[in-house]
Amino acid sequence: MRATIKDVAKLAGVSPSTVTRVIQNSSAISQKTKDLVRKAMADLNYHPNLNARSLVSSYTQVIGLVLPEDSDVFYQNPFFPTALRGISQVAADHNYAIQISTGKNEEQRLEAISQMVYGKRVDGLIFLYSKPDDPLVQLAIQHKFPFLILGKADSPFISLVDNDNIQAGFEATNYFINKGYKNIAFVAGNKELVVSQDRYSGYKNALKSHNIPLDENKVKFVSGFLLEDSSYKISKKLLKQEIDAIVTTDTMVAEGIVKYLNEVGTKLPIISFDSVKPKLDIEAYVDVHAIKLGRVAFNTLHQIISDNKEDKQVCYRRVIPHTITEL
Amino acid sequence: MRATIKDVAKLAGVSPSTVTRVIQNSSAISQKTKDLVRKAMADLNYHPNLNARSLVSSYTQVIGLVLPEDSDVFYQNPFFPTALRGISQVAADHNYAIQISTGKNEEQRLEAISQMVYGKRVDGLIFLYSKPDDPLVQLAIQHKFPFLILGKADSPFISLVDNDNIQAGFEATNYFINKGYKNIAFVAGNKELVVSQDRYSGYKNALKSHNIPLDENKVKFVSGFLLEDSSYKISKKLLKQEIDAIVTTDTMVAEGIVKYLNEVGTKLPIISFDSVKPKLDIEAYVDVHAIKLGRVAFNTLHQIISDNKEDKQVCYRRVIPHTITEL
DNA sequence: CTGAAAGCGCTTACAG
DNA sequence: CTGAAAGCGCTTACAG
Repeated sequence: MRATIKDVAKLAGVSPSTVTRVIQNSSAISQKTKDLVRKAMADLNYHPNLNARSLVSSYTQVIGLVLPEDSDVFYQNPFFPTALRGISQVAADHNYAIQISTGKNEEQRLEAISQMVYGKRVDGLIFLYSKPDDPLVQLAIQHKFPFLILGKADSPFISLVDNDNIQAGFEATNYFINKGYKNIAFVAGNKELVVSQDRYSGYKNALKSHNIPLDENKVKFVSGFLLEDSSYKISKKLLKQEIDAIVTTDTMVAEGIVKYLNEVGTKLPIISFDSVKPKLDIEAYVDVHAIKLGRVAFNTLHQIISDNKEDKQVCYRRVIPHTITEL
Repeated sequence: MRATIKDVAKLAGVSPSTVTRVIQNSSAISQKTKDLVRKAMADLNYHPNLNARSLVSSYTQVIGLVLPEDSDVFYQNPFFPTALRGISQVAADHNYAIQISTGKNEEQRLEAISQMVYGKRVDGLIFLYSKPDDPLVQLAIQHKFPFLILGKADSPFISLVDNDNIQAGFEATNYFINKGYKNIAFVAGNKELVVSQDRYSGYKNALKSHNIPLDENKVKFVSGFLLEDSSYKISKKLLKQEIDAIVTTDTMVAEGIVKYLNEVGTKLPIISFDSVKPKLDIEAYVDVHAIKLGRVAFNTLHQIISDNKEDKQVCYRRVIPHTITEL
């Protein structure tokens, strides 16, 4: 049988409450007692039952990661594993575990989050996506449950960690303008996503600031399960125009275009956004620093959890700088 | 305050034990009582405290995923997110949550797993990697804790779910032999990995069965943090020989070779192994069906957990078929 | 500096 | 078909 706190107490000749205090490294306990208890714990290979602890102390040392609906787009994008890696690195340092949401459809996902929140299985949530009026976010808000969004939020009172995508779109476009290109196309992913819109705003700002007129025929938004295929398809139409360079918001989008260009035997300077160095023959990419996003996300959530204990309601908004890397 | 089982009991006019039985949908309870209790639960928005439940019933409805040491290679390979997706799909159907191990080094990782196992936070573990004499696997074995390896295991008494990599290497090589190629090179990742060895065995078998002599100069193993770079580097040496086609064990390995070939302006038929359609201009790939691997892994672990409750010790070994897809 | 008591929110025999 | 009692393994005031 596994040793319990009582066994440790008995072996050390103290009370269970004293053992708890030793585990908490309470300053009220004498060094002598601490040594005694620690020896007993080691001898018995004692490990506390975390369910019992969570039941009474109502903290879990676990955070929940909320993923979007099961889809190729999300799982094949290196953003997810890279951000996870960042979160996981810092979580480990703080002795936190990570639980991830499961669920194929919204119903299952809501159920999974409910269990985490109501079931007291996690201390806080990080949403790895953002969509307007998400019922899962609503749940967290209603219950004043600590959470944060890795990305954009609709309400200004939601904590988040994100890149400055407007600025990034601006710089990506300037990268080409400064090289003397004038006919710069812009191809983004799903138009509904705030991230596409923001990068598009940056693109427009850049043109404006250099007095280059916006030509909407050079702007495309693609969507669908396989972004490569969608962007491949629009390439033909797009490239009927005179184009010197292309700003894309995503390596998957860039992929489709490159594929088309290769087939027709042309080459054009392309810049894309990514979390890892793209395995694609393009000119440059905007590194969104997903590891850093993940690390800061954990630290911020950790802060929110502490604040929440003290009934403080602070809204954090952290911007992670991007960098443009030439390939 | 959140409603507890007592609140539900009071509102429904029954005892807490009856509420428990209704939740368990026990056949001993009358339909009338069930309806009554369910109404009370709904009215109070009751959700059980899972820590309390786990404390007394000693099951958690959570499984743990054990990741290897934090490294680019693992997180950038689409195998991880794809297998996770499979696991998560089935887990959701069974109302299981997923906890993933954190930790940058072996010490932290061992600590994280200890907390899962000793702390009673999960019912079983899936290892998403396999390495000889892994101390984390040892821990699970010693405590007779339900677990399984997604990949190869050293001991014959460990349950696992895997592809038949020898057969896959055999077929990949035959794919080229059947096209009439004789000078077929083989480039694998880390030589220490069982998966590299197995696919190599398959390669040798295929040559042998067609009476093609094995030329060890045409066989390379690469390793390092960035497999693309390593394989890129060995390409020059490899291609000094007469080579008709190349079998690689990994898209990352294939990438480096393709990069070299592009630079020198050559093209060669290449086959690789992957979990998703490679975004690379190669001839074909062996799809290891990582989603299926994940799905079967969860189901098998689920079975092991049940067996364990009944003190059954069964060792499962499931093979997931691969397929060769031309691009 | 330490201990005895109460309790967290459930479930599990036991009893009827 | 249902309830009262005991207990899972901790921690938290309270008391000294």
